[in-house]
Amino acid sequence: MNAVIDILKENNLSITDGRKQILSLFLKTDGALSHADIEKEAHKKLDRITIYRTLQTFVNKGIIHVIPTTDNSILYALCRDECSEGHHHDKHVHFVCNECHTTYCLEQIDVPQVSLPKGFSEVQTDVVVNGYCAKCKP
Amino acid sequence: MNAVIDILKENNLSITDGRKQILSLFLKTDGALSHADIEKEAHKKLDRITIYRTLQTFVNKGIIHVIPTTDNSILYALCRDECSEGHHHDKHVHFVCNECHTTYCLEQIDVPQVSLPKGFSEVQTDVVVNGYCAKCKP
DNA sequence: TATAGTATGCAACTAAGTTGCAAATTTCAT
DNA sequence: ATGAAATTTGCAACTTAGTTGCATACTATA
Ligand SMILES: [Mn+2]
Ligand SMILES: [Mn+2]
Ligand SMILES: [Zn+2]
Ligand SMILES: [Zn+2]
Repeated sequence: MNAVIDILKENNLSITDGRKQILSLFLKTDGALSHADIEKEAHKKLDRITIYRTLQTFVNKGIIHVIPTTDNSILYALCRDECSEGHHHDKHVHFVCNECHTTYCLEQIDVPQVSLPKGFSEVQTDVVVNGYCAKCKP
Repeated sequence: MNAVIDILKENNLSITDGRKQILSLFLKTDGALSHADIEKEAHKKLDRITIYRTLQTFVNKGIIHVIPTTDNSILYALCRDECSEGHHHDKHVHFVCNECHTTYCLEQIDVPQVSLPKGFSEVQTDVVVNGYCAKCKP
Protein backbone atom coordinates (compact mmCIF):
# COMPACT_ATOMS: atom_id res chain seq x y z
CA MET A 1 0.00 0.00 0.00
CA ASN A 2 3.04 2.19 0.43
CA ALA A 3 4.07 1.31 -3.11
CA VAL A 4 1.03 3.20 -4.28
CA ILE A 5 2.12 6.38 -2.55
CA ASP A 6 5.66 5.96 -3.80
CA ILE A 7 4.53 5.69 -7.39
CA LEU A 8 2.34 8.75 -7.08
CA LYS A 9 5.16 10.76 -5.51
CA GLU A 10 7.70 9.64 -8.11
CA ASN A 11 5.36 11.01 -10.73
CA ASN A 12 4.69 14.32 -8.97
CA LEU A 13 1.05 13.55 -8.47
CA SER A 14 -0.77 14.68 -5.39
CA ILE A 15 -1.93 11.87 -3.15
CA THR A 16 -5.69 11.68 -3.33
CA ASP A 17 -8.09 9.03 -2.25
CA GLY A 18 -9.26 8.30 -5.81
CA ARG A 19 -5.75 7.93 -7.18
CA LYS A 20 -4.71 5.65 -4.34
CA GLN A 21 -7.72 3.45 -4.83
CA ILE A 22 -7.38 3.17 -8.59
CA LEU A 23 -3.64 2.61 -8.56
CA SER A 24 -3.82 -0.09 -5.89
CA LEU A 25 -6.48 -1.83 -7.94
CA PHE A 26 -4.01 -2.00 -10.83
CA LEU A 27 -1.25 -3.26 -8.54
CA LYS A 28 -3.34 -6.09 -7.18
CA THR A 29 -4.86 -7.11 -10.53
CA ASP A 30 -3.28 -9.67 -12.82
CA GLY A 31 -4.84 -8.62 -16.09
CA ALA A 32 -6.11 -5.37 -17.51
CA LEU A 33 -8.93 -3.17 -16.25
CA SER A 34 -11.64 -1.21 -17.98
CA HIS A 35 -13.31 1.94 -16.78
CA ALA A 36 -16.32 -0.15 -15.83
CA ASP A 37 -14.18 -2.64 -13.85
CA ILE A 38 -12.80 0.20 -11.79
CA GLU A 39 -16.18 1.78 -11.24
CA LYS A 40 -17.43 -1.59 -10.00
CA GLU A 41 -14.51 -2.67 -7.84
CA ALA A 42 -13.61 0.56 -6.09
CA HIS A 43 -15.08 0.12 -2.64
CA LYS A 44 -15.41 3.72 -1.66
CA LYS A 45 -17.48 4.99 -4.56
CA LEU A 46 -15.69 7.13 -7.08
CA ASP A 47 -17.33 9.49 -9.50
CA ARG A 48 -17.11 8.13 -13.03
CA ILE A 49 -15.62 11.41 -14.24
CA THR A 50 -12.87 11.22 -11.67
CA ILE A 51 -12.10 7.76 -12.99
CA TYR A 52 -11.86 9.04 -16.55
CA ARG A 53 -9.55 11.83 -15.50
CA THR A 54 -7.40 9.65 -13.28
CA LEU A 55 -6.90 7.09 -16.04
CA GLN A 56 -5.94 9.87 -18.43
CA THR A 57 -3.47 11.25 -15.92
CA PHE A 58 -1.90 7.84 -15.33
CA VAL A 59 -1.56 7.22 -19.07
CA ASN A 60 0.09 10.61 -19.56
CA LYS A 61 2.54 9.92 -16.76
CA GLY A 62 3.46 6.50 -18.14
CA ILE A 63 2.04 4.65 -15.12
CA ILE A 64 -0.49 2.69 -17.16
CA HIS A 65 -0.92 2.08 -20.88
CA VAL A 66 -3.93 1.66 -23.13
CA ILE A 67 -4.35 -1.81 -24.56
CA PRO A 68 -5.57 -2.17 -28.13
CA THR A 69 -8.51 -4.53 -28.33
CA THR A 70 -10.38 -6.01 -31.23
CA ASP A 71 -13.82 -5.44 -29.78
CA ASN A 72 -13.23 -1.73 -29.43
CA SER A 73 -13.40 -1.70 -25.68
CA ILE A 74 -10.75 0.30 -23.86
CA LEU A 75 -8.52 -1.45 -21.35
CA TYR A 76 -5.64 -0.26 -19.23
CA ALA A 77 -2.76 -2.05 -17.54
CA LEU A 78 0.30 -1.11 -15.53
CA CYS A 79 3.42 -0.22 -17.48
CA ARG A 80 6.20 -2.55 -16.40
CA ASP A 81 8.64 -1.23 -18.96
CA GLU A 82 10.39 2.00 -18.28
CA CYS A 83 7.66 4.29 -19.48
CA SER A 84 7.70 7.94 -18.56
CA GLU A 85 5.76 11.13 -19.15
CA GLY A 86 4.88 11.18 -22.85
CA HIS A 87 7.04 8.15 -23.65
CA HIS A 88 5.55 4.72 -23.66
CA HIS A 89 7.59 1.64 -24.54
CA ASP A 90 5.04 -1.07 -24.09
CA LYS A 91 6.02 -3.08 -27.14
CA HIS A 92 4.58 -6.39 -26.09
CA VAL A 93 1.88 -8.72 -27.29
CA HIS A 94 -1.57 -8.62 -25.68
CA PHE A 95 -3.65 -11.71 -25.10
CA VAL A 96 -7.41 -11.89 -24.52
CA CYS A 97 -8.95 -15.08 -23.14
CA ASN A 98 -12.17 -16.02 -24.88
CA GLU A 99 -13.37 -17.84 -21.77
CA CYS A 100 -12.61 -15.67 -18.72
CA HIS A 101 -12.10 -12.52 -20.78
CA THR A 102 -8.99 -11.62 -18.88
CA THR A 103 -6.57 -9.54 -20.92
CA TYR A 104 -2.89 -10.16 -20.28
CA CYS A 105 0.16 -8.13 -21.15
CA LEU A 106 2.66 -10.71 -22.40
CA GLU A 107 5.72 -8.65 -21.47
CA GLN A 108 8.08 -11.48 -22.29
CA ILE A 109 6.83 -11.93 -25.86
CA ASP A 110 8.23 -9.48 -28.37
CA VAL A 111 6.09 -8.07 -31.13
CA PRO A 112 7.04 -9.96 -34.30
CA GLN A 113 8.59 -8.11 -37.21
CA VAL A 114 6.17 -7.81 -40.12
CA SER A 115 7.60 -7.45 -43.62
CA LEU A 116 5.63 -4.71 -45.35
CA PRO A 117 5.14 -4.03 -49.07
CA LYS A 118 7.69 -1.83 -50.85
CA GLY A 119 7.39 1.81 -49.80
CA PHE A 120 5.59 1.16 -46.53
CA SER A 121 7.40 1.92 -43.30
CA GLU A 122 6.53 0.84 -39.79
CA VAL A 123 6.28 3.10 -36.78
CA GLN A 124 4.39 0.88 -34.38
CA THR A 125 2.87 -2.59 -34.49
CA ASP A 126 0.10 -3.83 -32.25
CA VAL A 127 -0.55 -7.53 -31.85
CA VAL A 128 -3.65 -8.82 -30.08
CA VAL A 129 -4.05 -12.56 -29.69
CA ASN A 130 -7.41 -14.08 -28.81
CA GLY A 131 -7.57 -17.61 -27.45
CA TYR A 132 -7.58 -19.52 -24.16
CA CYS A 133 -5.37 -18.67 -21.22
CA ALA A 134 -3.54 -21.20 -19.06
CA LYS A 135 -6.34 -21.24 -16.49
CA CYS A 136 -9.06 -21.83 -19.08
CA LYS A 137 -7.30 -24.13 -21.53
CA PRO A 138 -9.98 -26.00 -23.46
CA MET B 1 -21.86 -1.05 -61.49
CA ASN B 2 -23.25 -4.43 -62.44
CA ALA B 3 -20.73 -6.04 -60.11
CA VAL B 4 -22.61 -4.45 -57.25
CA ILE B 5 -25.87 -6.09 -58.23
CA ASP B 6 -24.14 -9.41 -58.82
CA ILE B 7 -22.64 -9.41 -55.35
CA LEU B 8 -25.96 -8.58 -53.75
CA LYS B 9 -27.70 -11.32 -55.72
CA GLU B 10 -25.05 -13.90 -54.91
CA ASN B 11 -25.69 -13.19 -51.27
CA ASN B 12 -29.46 -13.36 -51.49
CA LEU B 13 -29.87 -9.73 -50.59
CA SER B 14 -32.60 -7.63 -52.10
CA ILE B 15 -31.37 -4.87 -54.34
CA THR B 16 -32.02 -1.58 -52.63
CA ASP B 17 -30.70 1.87 -53.29
CA GLY B 18 -28.83 2.07 -49.99
CA ARG B 19 -27.10 -1.26 -50.43
CA LYS B 20 -26.08 -0.42 -54.00
CA GLN B 21 -24.66 2.91 -52.94
CA ILE B 22 -22.73 1.58 -49.97
CA LEU B 23 -21.38 -1.45 -51.78
CA SER B 24 -20.20 0.55 -54.77
CA LEU B 25 -18.41 2.91 -52.40
CA PHE B 26 -16.48 -0.06 -51.06
CA LEU B 27 -15.70 -1.29 -54.57
CA LYS B 28 -14.29 2.03 -55.69
CA THR B 29 -12.33 2.72 -52.49
CA ASP B 30 -8.75 1.58 -51.99
CA GLY B 31 -8.66 1.59 -48.21
CA ALA B 32 -11.19 1.04 -45.47
CA LEU B 33 -14.31 3.04 -44.70
CA SER B 34 -15.91 4.13 -41.46
CA HIS B 35 -19.59 4.72 -40.83
CA ALA B 36 -18.87 8.46 -40.96
CA ASP B 37 -17.04 8.14 -44.30
CA ILE B 38 -20.07 6.49 -45.80
CA GLU B 39 -22.48 8.99 -44.36
CA LYS B 40 -20.34 11.75 -45.87
CA GLU B 41 -19.63 10.28 -49.29
CA ALA B 42 -22.98 8.79 -50.21
CA HIS B 43 -24.41 11.29 -52.64
CA LYS B 44 -28.03 10.49 -52.27
CA LYS B 45 -28.40 10.94 -48.54
CA LEU B 46 -28.80 7.77 -46.53
CA ASP B 47 -30.25 7.55 -43.07
CA ARG B 48 -27.53 6.81 -40.54
CA ILE B 49 -29.52 3.88 -39.16
CA THR B 50 -29.78 2.34 -42.59
CA ILE B 51 -26.01 2.60 -42.83
CA TYR B 52 -25.57 0.81 -39.50
CA ARG B 53 -27.91 -1.95 -40.56
CA THR B 54 -26.43 -2.32 -44.04
CA LEU B 55 -22.90 -2.60 -42.66
CA GLN B 56 -24.09 -5.22 -40.18
CA THR B 57 -25.79 -7.15 -42.99
CA PHE B 58 -22.68 -7.03 -45.18
CA VAL B 59 -20.48 -8.22 -42.32
CA ASN B 60 -22.85 -11.11 -41.60
CA LYS B 61 -22.84 -12.13 -45.25
CA GLY B 62 -19.05 -12.04 -45.49
CA ILE B 63 -19.05 -9.19 -48.00
CA ILE B 64 -17.07 -6.84 -45.76
CA HIS B 65 -15.07 -7.35 -42.58
CA VAL B 66 -14.46 -5.25 -39.50
CA ILE B 67 -10.91 -3.99 -39.15
CA PRO B 68 -9.39 -3.85 -35.69
CA THR B 69 -7.92 -0.45 -34.99
CA THR B 70 -5.82 0.85 -32.15
CA ASP B 71 -7.72 4.09 -31.74
CA ASN B 72 -11.00 2.30 -31.16
CA SER B 73 -12.65 3.56 -34.28
CA ILE B 74 -14.55 1.02 -36.37
CA LEU B 75 -13.55 0.48 -39.98
CA TYR B 76 -14.83 -1.84 -42.67
CA ALA B 77 -13.31 -3.18 -45.87
CA LEU B 78 -14.24 -5.61 -48.62
CA CYS B 79 -13.48 -9.26 -48.03
CA ARG B 80 -11.23 -10.49 -50.84
CA ASP B 81 -10.73 -13.90 -49.30
CA GLU B 82 -13.44 -16.47 -49.64
CA CYS B 83 -15.58 -15.29 -46.78
CA SER B 84 -19.14 -16.43 -46.48
CA GLU B 85 -22.13 -16.15 -44.21
CA GLY B 86 -20.82 -16.51 -40.66
CA HIS B 87 -17.31 -17.49 -41.80
CA HIS B 88 -14.67 -14.87 -42.18
CA HIS B 89 -11.12 -15.76 -43.21
CA ASP B 90 -9.55 -12.34 -43.32
CA LYS B 91 -6.28 -13.36 -41.74
CA HIS B 92 -4.18 -10.52 -43.03
CA VAL B 93 -2.24 -7.64 -41.56
CA HIS B 94 -3.81 -4.18 -41.45
CA PHE B 95 -1.84 -1.01 -41.99
CA VAL B 96 -2.79 2.51 -40.96
CA CYS B 97 -0.95 5.48 -42.46
CA ASN B 98 -0.11 8.13 -39.88
CA GLU B 99 -0.12 10.80 -42.57
CA CYS B 100 -3.12 10.23 -44.85
CA HIS B 101 -4.91 7.98 -42.33
CA THR B 102 -5.79 5.49 -45.01
CA THR B 103 -6.20 1.98 -43.65
CA TYR B 104 -5.08 -0.82 -45.95
CA CYS B 105 -5.77 -4.52 -45.90
CA LEU B 106 -2.41 -6.11 -46.67
CA GLU B 107 -3.89 -9.28 -48.13
CA GLN B 108 -0.51 -10.57 -49.27
CA ILE B 109 1.11 -10.36 -45.84
CA ASP B 110 0.34 -13.27 -43.54
CA VAL B 111 -0.23 -12.75 -39.85
CA PRO B 112 2.99 -13.81 -38.11
CA GLN B 113 2.94 -16.75 -35.73
CA VAL B 114 3.35 -15.59 -32.12
CA SER B 115 4.85 -18.05 -29.63
CA LEU B 116 2.72 -17.88 -26.50
CA PRO B 117 3.56 -18.82 -22.91
CA LYS B 118 2.95 -22.42 -21.80
CA GLY B 119 -0.75 -23.23 -21.48
CA PHE B 120 -1.95 -20.43 -23.71
CA SER B 121 -3.56 -21.31 -27.03
CA GLU B 122 -4.28 -19.09 -29.98
CA VAL B 123 -7.61 -18.80 -31.77
CA GLN B 124 -7.10 -15.56 -33.66
CA THR B 125 -4.35 -12.98 -33.98
CA ASP B 126 -4.85 -9.40 -35.08
CA VAL B 127 -1.93 -7.34 -36.27
CA VAL B 128 -2.26 -3.61 -36.85
CA VAL B 129 0.76 -1.73 -38.15
CA ASN B 130 0.95 2.05 -37.94
CA GLY B 131 3.41 3.91 -40.12
CA TYR B 132 3.70 5.62 -43.51
CA CYS B 133 2.20 4.26 -46.68
CA ALA B 134 3.93 4.23 -50.08
CA LYS B 135 2.23 7.48 -51.10
CA CYS B 136 3.22 9.30 -47.92
CA LYS B 137 6.68 7.89 -47.28
CA PRO B 138 8.55 10.39 -45.10
C1' DT C 1 -50.21 -6.08 -60.85
C1' DA C 2 -51.34 -7.74 -56.28
C1' DT C 3 -49.43 -9.54 -52.35
C1' DA C 4 -46.12 -11.14 -48.90
C1' DG C 5 -41.85 -10.30 -47.24
C1' DT C 6 -38.07 -6.93 -46.47
C1' DA C 7 -35.90 -2.74 -45.75
C1' DT C 8 -36.14 1.96 -44.46
C1' DG C 9 -36.72 6.17 -41.73
C1' DC C 10 -38.19 8.21 -37.71
C1' DA C 11 -38.54 8.69 -32.72
C1' DA C 12 -37.07 7.51 -28.59
C1' DC C 13 -33.71 5.51 -25.84
C1' DT C 14 -29.06 3.91 -23.86
C1' DA C 15 -24.10 4.06 -23.20
C1' DA C 16 -19.66 6.31 -23.38
C1' DG C 17 -17.17 10.24 -23.09
C1' DT C 18 -16.24 15.57 -22.64
C1' DT C 19 -16.28 20.24 -20.64
C1' DG C 20 -17.08 24.20 -17.35
C1' DC C 21 -17.32 25.49 -12.92
C1' DA C 22 -17.92 25.85 -7.91
C1' DA C 23 -16.76 23.32 -3.80
C1' DA C 24 -13.53 20.34 -1.50
C1' DT C 25 -8.99 18.63 -0.81
C1' DT C 26 -4.04 18.69 -0.98
C1' DT C 27 0.33 21.01 -0.92
C1' DC C 28 3.57 24.06 0.73
C1' DA C 29 5.58 28.10 2.75
C1' DT C 30 5.33 30.34 6.72
C1' DA D 1 0.12 23.89 12.93
C1' DT D 2 -2.09 27.45 9.82
C1' DG D 3 -3.69 29.63 5.88
C1' DA D 4 -3.24 30.77 1.07
C1' DA D 5 -2.46 28.90 -3.50
C1' DA D 6 -2.82 25.19 -6.46
C1' DT D 7 -4.95 21.11 -7.63
C1' DT D 8 -8.57 17.76 -7.76
C1' DT D 9 -13.22 16.44 -7.39
C1' DG D 10 -18.22 16.01 -8.26
C1' DC D 11 -22.12 17.71 -10.47
C1' DA D 12 -24.73 19.37 -14.43
C1' DA D 13 -25.08 19.80 -18.95
C1' DC D 14 -23.74 18.42 -23.35
C1' DT D 15 -22.02 15.53 -27.33
C1' DT D 16 -21.41 11.39 -30.03
C1' DA D 17 -22.11 6.59 -31.18
C1' DG D 18 -25.09 3.02 -31.35
C1' DT D 19 -29.71 0.25 -30.51
C1' DT D 20 -34.67 -0.90 -30.76
C1' DG D 21 -39.74 -0.72 -32.00
C1' DC D 22 -42.84 0.38 -35.23
C1' DA D 23 -45.38 2.34 -39.08
C1' DT D 24 -44.46 3.27 -43.94
C1' DA D 25 -42.17 2.36 -48.32
C1' DC D 26 -39.95 -0.68 -51.28
C1' DT D 27 -38.69 -5.20 -53.54
C1' DA D 28 -39.46 -9.81 -55.11
C1' DT D 29 -42.37 -13.23 -56.88
C1' DA D 30 -46.31 -15.45 -58.84
MN1 LIG E 1 0.27 -4.16 -22.07
MN1 LIG F 1 -8.83 -6.40 -43.96
ZN1 LIG G 1 -9.01 -17.42 -19.29
ZN1 LIG H 1 -0.54 7.57 -46.41
